[in-house]
Amino acid sequence: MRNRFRKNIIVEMKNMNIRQLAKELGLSVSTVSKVFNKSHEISEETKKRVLETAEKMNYTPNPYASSLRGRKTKTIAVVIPEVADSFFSLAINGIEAIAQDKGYHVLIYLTHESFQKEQAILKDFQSGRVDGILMSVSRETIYSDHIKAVIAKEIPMVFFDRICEDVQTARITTNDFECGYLATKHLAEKGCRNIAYLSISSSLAISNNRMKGYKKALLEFKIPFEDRNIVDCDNDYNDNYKAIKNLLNNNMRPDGIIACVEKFTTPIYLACRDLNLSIPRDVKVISFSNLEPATILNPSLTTITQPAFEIGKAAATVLFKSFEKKSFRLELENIVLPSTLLVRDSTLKV
Amino acid sequence: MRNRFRKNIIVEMKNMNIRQLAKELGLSVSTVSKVFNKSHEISEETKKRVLETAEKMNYTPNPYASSLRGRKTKTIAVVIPEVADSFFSLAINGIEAIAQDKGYHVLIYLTHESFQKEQAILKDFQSGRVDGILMSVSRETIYSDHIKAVIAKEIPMVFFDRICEDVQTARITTNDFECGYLATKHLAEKGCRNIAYLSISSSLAISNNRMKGYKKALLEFKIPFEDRNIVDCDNDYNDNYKAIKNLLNNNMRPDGIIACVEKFTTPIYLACRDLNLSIPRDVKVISFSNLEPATILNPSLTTITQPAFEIGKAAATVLFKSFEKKSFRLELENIVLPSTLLVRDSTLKV
DNA sequence: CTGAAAGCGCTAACAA
DNA sequence: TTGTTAGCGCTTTCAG
Repeated sequence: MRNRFRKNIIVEMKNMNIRQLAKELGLSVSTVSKVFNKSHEISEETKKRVLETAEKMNYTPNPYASSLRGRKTKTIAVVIPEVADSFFSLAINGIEAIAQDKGYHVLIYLTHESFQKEQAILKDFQSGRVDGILMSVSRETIYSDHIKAVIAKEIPMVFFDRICEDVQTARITTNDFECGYLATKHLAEKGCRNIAYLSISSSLAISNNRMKGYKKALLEFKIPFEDRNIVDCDNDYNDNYKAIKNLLNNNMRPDGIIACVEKFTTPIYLACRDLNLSIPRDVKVISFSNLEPATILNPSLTTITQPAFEIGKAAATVLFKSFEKKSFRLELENIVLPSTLLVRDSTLKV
Repeated sequence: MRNRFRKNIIVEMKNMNIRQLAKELGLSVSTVSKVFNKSHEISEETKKRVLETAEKMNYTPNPYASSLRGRKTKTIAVVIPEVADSFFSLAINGIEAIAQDKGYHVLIYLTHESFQKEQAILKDFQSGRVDGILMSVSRETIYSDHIKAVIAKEIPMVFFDRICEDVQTARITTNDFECGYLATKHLAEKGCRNIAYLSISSSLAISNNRMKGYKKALLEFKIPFEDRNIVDCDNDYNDNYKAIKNLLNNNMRPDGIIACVEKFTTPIYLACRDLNLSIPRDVKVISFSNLEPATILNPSLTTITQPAFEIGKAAATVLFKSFEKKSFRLELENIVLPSTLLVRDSTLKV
């Protein structure tokens, strides 16, 4: 205890804390604290003096110490299946824009479409690490106990894009059903009569809603629904490539393909190339995608493009609203931002 | 104080803490704490009992309280210019893989290429929010005081891809000089004699090193260096498009283009289309890029592809090593992971 | 307007 | 093997 003072001097630039700063200023700890919390009970003069000295001594309040007392971490979590996907990376942009503006910090967690990882990640949130959660569930997520447990702890949560249907909380999505319908209708109008749908998961609402729209359009155009035309893809690039090649290397092969997510685009194009099938002459292709280079593909790709950035922003905005008003009812928030059909050459009528 | 007990019972499932759990178990807090810290001085039986009750009562230790005592946050920061770029999103994958494995949490910060934002973000790290930092500097970063301040506080930092030359700390990069050389040589061998280089910043080592390689190859092939062939792009899509169009809409127009980063690809292709220039006949194109669909572009794109995932992994690995060994000398780490030239149709000799 | 002191949830000496 | 206790750095009544 005797040489504590010396030690503090030696490392003062490194381990400054509020007590040291207060001592330096000849003020009490609470006065200094109030300055940093913008309290109105401190004189302008003192405020200025404190801030200047803090700057000089390179002092920044320890956020974890304040969160311990104040019970708010100023941190949110974003849980997504994948980051190397333009939908999710654009959504992160939107989230980060809002978070930075509000002075919040963003923890990122990737499930890689694994339910088990998702569980482990959510489990940790029980600890009070974050004030809220933005989440897009994995393709494997069927049970929701891990999500409900987090909500039971009253940690606000907002789903974006991929929701979990049996959890009642805010949902920011796009008009999946309608887009599935529009995509299919578009292909039908271009002359397709044998349309395949590449699903990312049979349990994901996003994928199923798009498929329901697909079925509705089939009905409308009196195109019979065929089981062989629904391909449940998985999470491995090579498996998907093979499944697609299989679908196309067949005398019943489709004359139109709808890809439910962007990552199927490359394997579709490559499979067509390898099988000597021409897009759009032999097969027309449309993909849900936010890929910027869609327009310079060979041929350019018709897409259903989601407002990814806006979805991220909306999700974050709703979450922050729930922080501001304790009475805010997250489960009543259900925002649907429409996607856009961008017609390009991959669905050209030939 | 009188009704505190009652209150605790009511919300016990929500605000469990170690004290409550200890009371429930008839044990002391320290015993419980030791169980969670895998101390060997606790009997198997007690351990089991504690863990089971914790599970039942939904207790998870508050990480910020432990970090306050233990002075480690189990959190790292990743500071990057942009996430909607396949190099950075793949690097994040690599970082996250290591972090998840080590039980660390990843805070993400985007500078959007703004020096000012970068400063503000780093300033916050003075607070002890993170145990370490992985960083790729913005295109605007010339001064490094904000970075040095963080290092002065002894917060370990590792640069990946975009380093800051006057800061001595670990660097994980790719062989930029060599790749600039290889790209240029490749174009020259395909017959180009008027090669443009699209730079992302005149102050970034990454961009300058690639350019130095470019110059070396020019010299080797006796191609005169022309100022008009260096285009300093900026951060706005439309500006870049215009600059590229300008470069090409000119009787001195280049017969080869090297794009220093992936995001120039789309504007190059579109400018060529708009000017009725054929790739590769009129202009050959090569881009530093990790874009998966490079292979299905029209024409397919020749790329210098960086080991993005491995760079992320290596950066995180080095950072964690410095956590484990206090004596670890970060400034001696200088890992160079080589990129690959992938020849495709955009540089075909015609 | 400023200060004293209790305590946020946890860990780590040190005692028992 | 388990328990007591003093903080980690900060905020927040409450008193002055």
